[in-house]
Amino acid sequence: MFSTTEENYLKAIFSLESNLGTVISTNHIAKKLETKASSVTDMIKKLALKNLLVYTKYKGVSLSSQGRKVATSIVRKHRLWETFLVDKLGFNWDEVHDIAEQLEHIKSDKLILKLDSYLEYPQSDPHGDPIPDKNGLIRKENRILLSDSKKGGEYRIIGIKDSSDSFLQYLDSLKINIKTKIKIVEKMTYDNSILLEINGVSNTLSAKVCSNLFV
Amino acid sequence: MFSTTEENYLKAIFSLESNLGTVISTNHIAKKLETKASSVTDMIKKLALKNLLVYTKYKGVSLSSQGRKVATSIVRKHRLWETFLVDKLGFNWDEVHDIAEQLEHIKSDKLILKLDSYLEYPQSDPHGDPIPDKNGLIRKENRILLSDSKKGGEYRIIGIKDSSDSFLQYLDSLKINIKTKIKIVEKMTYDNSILLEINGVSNTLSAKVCSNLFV
DNA sequence: TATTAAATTTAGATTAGTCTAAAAATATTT
DNA sequence: AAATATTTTTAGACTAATCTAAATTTAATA
Repeated sequence: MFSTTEENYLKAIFSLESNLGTVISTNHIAKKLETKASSVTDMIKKLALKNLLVYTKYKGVSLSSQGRKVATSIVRKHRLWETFLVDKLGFNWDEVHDIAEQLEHIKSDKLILKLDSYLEYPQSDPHGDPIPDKNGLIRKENRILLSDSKKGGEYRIIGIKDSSDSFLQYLDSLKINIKTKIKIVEKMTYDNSILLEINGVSNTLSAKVCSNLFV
Repeated sequence: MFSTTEENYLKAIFSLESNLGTVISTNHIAKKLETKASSVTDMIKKLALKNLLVYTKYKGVSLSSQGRKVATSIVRKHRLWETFLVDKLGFNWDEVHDIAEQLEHIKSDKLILKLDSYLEYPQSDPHGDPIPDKNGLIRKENRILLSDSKKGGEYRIIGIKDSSDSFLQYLDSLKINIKTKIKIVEKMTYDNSILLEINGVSNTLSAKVCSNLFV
């Protein structure tokens, strides 16, 4: 059907569209995929020819509904596999990304159906990201950044914005996880750091950390 | 490390060596991999350069210990994944080959360690084939073909020689599985078919079937 | 608005893996 | 042992994906 490379381009463009909400430029894609702009031009021409995206020379691309369908199916597979790796095989949440990058390209619809059922139809992956359903529909999240939380409020961590290994490991060291309950004790206007209580223990999180956690 | 194609060549050569016990010719490999002899020549040159096999022009190849190590690790992965698909995801044994062909090339040592442990260190895959251990060691099987069984003997099916979908489906229809107990009632000298009892029910298996079942 | 800077595309080359057709080596048969 | 058949290798071409360097287009700035 589609090559691994094609799938990776579609996934990257989907992710960029979700984050930027605009037409996506050649350079955006090149940066995201750590490749050269000229390679991107070649590939988007090919994908446009297959009607997976709409491409206007010098103006960038946007996914067609077909392209979006392929992209979300890859995202779905990626997140289901991550869930499998953490929930069933006992991987830590900072170890699964690279393996899921490979597993997401395995071609078998039945496999994904069965995996989904085996995992009991999870709604989100180990980083709190929603898992698209069979039709590519992604549940709208009712979530805000921790940095936008209110003093005195009680929240639960439900998602991680920056899923880099180092950030995940840092969260581990703070004993912060998906589903961790927190209470906002004070919001420091000076440096936008937040004083909060985690499992009864007080702690201060920097502005940077707070803008990468969804509650 | 190695490309999927390289791994498939090594696996094919390993399988041929196991079955034939000889030096493997270019044509053997081409037939096995459904490719052209000229493609095989190119690839074996490349693998020889990497010291994965010993190649003498016009004379064929044999795996080096390094090459055998890679090959058995692929076989190990393939059989572990097949076990996972059948035991955990509930696939039928005739559905898993193609998916395992893809999964076997996923690169992560830790993944295989964890999968092995999750499956509780299985000794053989759903077709009764032994799963090589971490060091590539394959348990020697004490098995014979059903066609070499003795009249009156009681056996247990422990392996399938021809693992084609159609044969596996045929076995399903006969309710024959790995671990099925059978009793040899009569061996017909006329056509080498065997009259036997499966779960108390009498049945006749053709010579062809009997020479593709290990007991 | 003219000029410079940045982004994008094109042209041409490279690598991995494959193929066809021809050449060379080995095996088989008469 | 010579002739024929088969197997194997070589030579040259193709595709997918990538790259560099040059050309072109668009955007920014003086």
